[in-house]
Amino acid sequence: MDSETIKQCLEDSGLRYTPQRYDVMAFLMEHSGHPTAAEIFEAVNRLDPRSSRATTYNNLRDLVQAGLVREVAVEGRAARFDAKGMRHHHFICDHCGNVEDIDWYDVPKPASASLGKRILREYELIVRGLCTQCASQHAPRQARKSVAVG
Amino acid sequence: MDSETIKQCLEDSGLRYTPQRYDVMAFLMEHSGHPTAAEIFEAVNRLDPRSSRATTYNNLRDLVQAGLVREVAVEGRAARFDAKGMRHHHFICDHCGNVEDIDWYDVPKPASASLGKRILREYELIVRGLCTQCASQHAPRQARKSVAVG
DNA sequence: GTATGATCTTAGACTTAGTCTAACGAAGTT
DNA sequence: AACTTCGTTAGACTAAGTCTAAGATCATAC
Repeated sequence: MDSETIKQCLEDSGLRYTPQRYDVMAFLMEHSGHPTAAEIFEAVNRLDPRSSRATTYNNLRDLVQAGLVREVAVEGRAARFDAKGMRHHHFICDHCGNVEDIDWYDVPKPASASLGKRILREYELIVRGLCTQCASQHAPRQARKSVAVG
Repeated sequence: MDSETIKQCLEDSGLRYTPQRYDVMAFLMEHSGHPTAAEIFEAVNRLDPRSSRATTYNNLRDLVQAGLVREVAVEGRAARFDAKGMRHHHFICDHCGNVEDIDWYDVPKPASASLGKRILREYELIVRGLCTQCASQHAPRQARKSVAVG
């Protein structure tokens, strides 16, 4: 993904192109690991220390509002972000809180009767359990209390 | 739902019965509106001012761990809780952040190929859009910038 | 029935995540 | 060049939640 394309994306969404905004967007496109705002802020400033914390948060909000970025809330942890590339569902690890993509597949839409007068915008599946890493550490057989949630 | 049943639930899950814990659980069973921790704390103490903030949070965590209560994270807002009664999906309002139940219906499980070595515990649908209240205020035609997100 | 240890509760300090403010800077417009 | 709008900045602030150390309560053993 080249910088022209990103610039185009931003401008098509009515957002002025700025180096800080570009950096956030570029980082998200290159890192599909659902980083937190703090991680994005750090990473972006490590390469090019020109962005303040507030700007990172502002830009993330702008990008989410413009529909270029998705925010994923995780119970008891900081929100995570990803560039909206291919549509996908999300897997959240009970143990480490990491968010991973699950290949998209169609799920039936809620019946309009159960929606009532609500206006539907989108829906996605949230899958929970243990990620590959945590699953291998947590061999379920030997899970002892004192070890289980270290 | 009588107090004996709640007591039973707690003890079956290895949690000692205490008035504070009971209050939290009872409140959640009577209020299906997905309150936040702060709301639960306030409500419980309004009736019977015997519980501290820390205790409310501790008890919520215990109840979630015991599987009696579900925690729902919402982007940019406080977490919300509900007693795990009938299984259901969740609707989250983009505008006011309220969480509502959507009648349960089966959705196909992710293919084991796309799960890889992850261990699946549960999955649910998150539906987003505008709740009935906000939909009626937000008549899409007249949505002006200064009014839209008041 | 009282000593003991485990569990639970408390108030308030603390941490973390995120927002707000007021001043400054850069880009587009006339 | 002057104006206006939008974006950025540092740091103060807020909200949500956790931690700590001390005390209360319960279960069990004696």
